[in-house]
Formats: sequence, structure tokens, C-alpha cells
Amino acid sequence: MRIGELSARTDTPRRLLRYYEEQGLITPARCANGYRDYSEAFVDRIAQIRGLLDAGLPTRLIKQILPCLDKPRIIHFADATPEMIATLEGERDRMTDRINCLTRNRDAIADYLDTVREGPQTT
DNA sequence: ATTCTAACA
DNA sequence: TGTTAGCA
Repeated sequence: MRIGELSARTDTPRRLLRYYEEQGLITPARCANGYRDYSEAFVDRIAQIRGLLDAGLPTRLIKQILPCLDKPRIIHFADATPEMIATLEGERDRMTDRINCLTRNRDAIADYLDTVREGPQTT
């Protein structure tokens, strides 16, 4: 598929799709006319990238760990730098904090909604 | 009509 | 990131 379809299917601006490529996050094939040619796998890949970005990870880090995420384990330990391990541990902790924060807020909203609905209807 | 690259605000 | 310009 071309950039327009991927953009629609992933709800991501074409501009961003090209930007991710520029940052080395994705490497779509090219048609004879120069148009980018994305395979189905990119739909999920974009979702994963946006998820990581949304979690607050910098694109440069994503570029390094993305290939380690989809590929089956093993084979990856030659590039496991102590610095990267430390950074990833930090990111993991940040994610945990955000998850906890989101969980609290979701539960608070859920409770509020339940309360608001019970009030007027409780005759 | 759609995409491409590059560059400016 | 949005947008615009000039191509293919």
C-alpha cells in the first residue's frame, strides 16, 4: 500500500510517516516510480512505534530497541551496552509509573461515573 | 489525483 | 509539525 492508505489505516499524518522513516524507525520499500510501498506488517509496526513514542521514549532509543522487539529472542546480546540497559530500566520504570497513574485516574473516573448515574436514578 | 523532496515558519 | 513549491 502507499502512504495515503497507511496514513488512513494508522490514523497517522503522512508527514509523520515520512518523519519516522527519516529517523530510521521504518524502512519501506520503494516502487519504480519512487513511491513508498508499505506491507501489511507496517500497520502494526506504526502502532507499536506510536505506542513507544506515546510512552515517552525518544525516537533514537526506539530505533535501537525496535529490531530487538519483533525479532524472536536470542541473537541479541552483542549490542546490549551497559548504558543502554540502564536507560531501558529507567524507561521501564517510567512506564510503570505512568501505568499506575493512568490506572488511578481511570478508576477515579469510573467511580465518578457510577456515582453520577446512581444518584438521579435511585428513586 | 497522489506522492516525492526540501525548506521555511 | 504544517505547509508550500515544483516534479513525476
